[in-house]
Amino acid sequence: MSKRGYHHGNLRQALIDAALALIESQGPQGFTLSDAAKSAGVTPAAVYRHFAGRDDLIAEIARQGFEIFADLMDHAYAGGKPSALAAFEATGRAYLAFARKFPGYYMAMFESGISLNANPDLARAAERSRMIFARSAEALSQHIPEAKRPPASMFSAHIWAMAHGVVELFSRGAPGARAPFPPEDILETGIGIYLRGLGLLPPDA
Amino acid sequence: MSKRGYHHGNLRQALIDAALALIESQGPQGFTLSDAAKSAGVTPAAVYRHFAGRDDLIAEIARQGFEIFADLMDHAYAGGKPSALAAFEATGRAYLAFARKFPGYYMAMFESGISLNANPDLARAAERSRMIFARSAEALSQHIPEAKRPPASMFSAHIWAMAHGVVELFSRGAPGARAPFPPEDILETGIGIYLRGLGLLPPDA
DNA sequence: TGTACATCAGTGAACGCGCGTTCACTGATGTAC
DNA sequence: TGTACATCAGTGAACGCGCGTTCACTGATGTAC
Repeated sequence: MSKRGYHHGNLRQALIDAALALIESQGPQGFTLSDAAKSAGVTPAAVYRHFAGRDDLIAEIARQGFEIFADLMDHAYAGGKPSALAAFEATGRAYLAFARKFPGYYMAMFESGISLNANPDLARAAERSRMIFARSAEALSQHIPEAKRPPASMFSAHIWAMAHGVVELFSRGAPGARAPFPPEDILETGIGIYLRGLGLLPPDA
Repeated sequence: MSKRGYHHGNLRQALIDAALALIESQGPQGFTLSDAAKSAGVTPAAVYRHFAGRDDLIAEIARQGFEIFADLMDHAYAGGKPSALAAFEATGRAYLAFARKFPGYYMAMFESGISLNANPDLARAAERSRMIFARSAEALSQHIPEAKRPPASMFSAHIWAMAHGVVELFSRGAPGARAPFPPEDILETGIGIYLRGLGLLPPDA
């Protein structure tokens, strides 16, 4: 991030990092191109050497976010070891860990109002995250007696929804501000109860 | 809404309605005071006869939203009849129905970035919604064997999170855009599985 | 019933601001000879 | 090793725009006598 005089060296990533910090502290709407440029030690016009404009910068941030997100969940999933159940729960925890550790990315991805089809790279990265999450749900759903097995996509939709809801409502300044419990606990117990409802956890856990 | 010449008649509510329509179509960020004024057939300055400013207008919209939201859930709850379970499920459905029917209100309440403590009236209305939701969860949780009963606030946090997550992810243009199922179904089955996990529904339903 | 007057909702012009974006430019870098 | 030159990342000034907000005002309304 050290300036090397006239030429910056790695302005592209420096702008992304600056924007990320701004989004974290001001929300995705409070973020401005000019601020990001200034905080990277550069003129607003310089941004246009690296991005088509404001939206393109946000899209690139979201794309990076989805890549990290996918990597994190993939790593947590660990190929389904030691069991589909453990791997699934780890994936869920990874979801929340990501939202916590990288709030700027999370906001760019889910709260910036950007279209996930803004550009093909972003769409691809988002799709990859979705696939990794779905795969984890699918592997687990194999353990449900076929008769009472919901479609895997329904299954993953439930968990994604609960995870996202927990982040939005209890990991932020929003309604549940004075959250009754740590978000991690809310999500963990919520998923636990849900899995019990599917017969994937013993009823008396 | 008909103009009566110089004096509008009920500009205050007309502004709210106009803002609501704008928020619905452009999102809570795309909404501007000037547009709302124009679409109510009035000069931007006129807004200041009725609201302290832009944020105050949004706060009032959110407040009205929470009142309607609370009323709707309260009505669906119907005093816990015919059973705590049925009443609870009705409350959950009312949540989604509200988000669907009044997207402008929902956005003002949960996506505008406004603080729920912006003013006391808003805080009170939001708190009322929370209470009604919590009460419904609490009544139901009485039916859970005490040993495996989670705190009622945890319980309602789970359901609120899932409902909110479903709205944000599957009722909008966001990630799950091409939602695999109608949001209503996702929420309904999700809550069903969750309640089964609590032993509130028979395991083979 | 008619007139005088206080009230106050809305006007219209103006403001300062900061935004995203453009443009012709300049100075640093690295490569060819 | 030194010089000439092409490349291109960043500058700085300017733009048009629309925003939220303010201000002195005006014209409609309703009430007192």
